[in-house]
Amino acid sequence: MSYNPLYQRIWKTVNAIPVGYVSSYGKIADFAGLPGKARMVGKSLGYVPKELQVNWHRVLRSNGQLAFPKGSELALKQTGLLQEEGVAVLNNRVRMKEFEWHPDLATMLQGFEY
DNA sequence: TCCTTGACATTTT
DNA sequence: TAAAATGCCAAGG
Repeated sequence: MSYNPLYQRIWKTVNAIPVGYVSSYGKIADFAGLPGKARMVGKSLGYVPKELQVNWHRVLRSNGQLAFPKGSELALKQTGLLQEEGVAVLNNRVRMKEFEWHPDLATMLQGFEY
């Protein structure tokens, strides 16, 4: 079931992250109305149709670390994209204290009401 | 059922 | 002390 309304909601929530900010899988899951389903978010990002544009590179782990191994090319790509957007990435790690996305209520409601 | 992926806790620097 | 790295556990496809 790759074409699931839940997935679309997750992708929508991910795309709601503004440039220059990042969020965690857990937060995305929460914002998407799927508390505790962070793994589903990670899986869904892997099932995103290539024709859709999803800001997967703005989604990190709860502790700010990238979800890919440091040597992975995806990780390097993600790092590059984030840095281009103004997010400092050091050792596959992002300062959540500085770059964590603080969504407003309206944004969250958009995800819930989708 | 097994594999992949994220969170949380603990330990190290 | 605080921040970062590693390991273990749980959930979903």
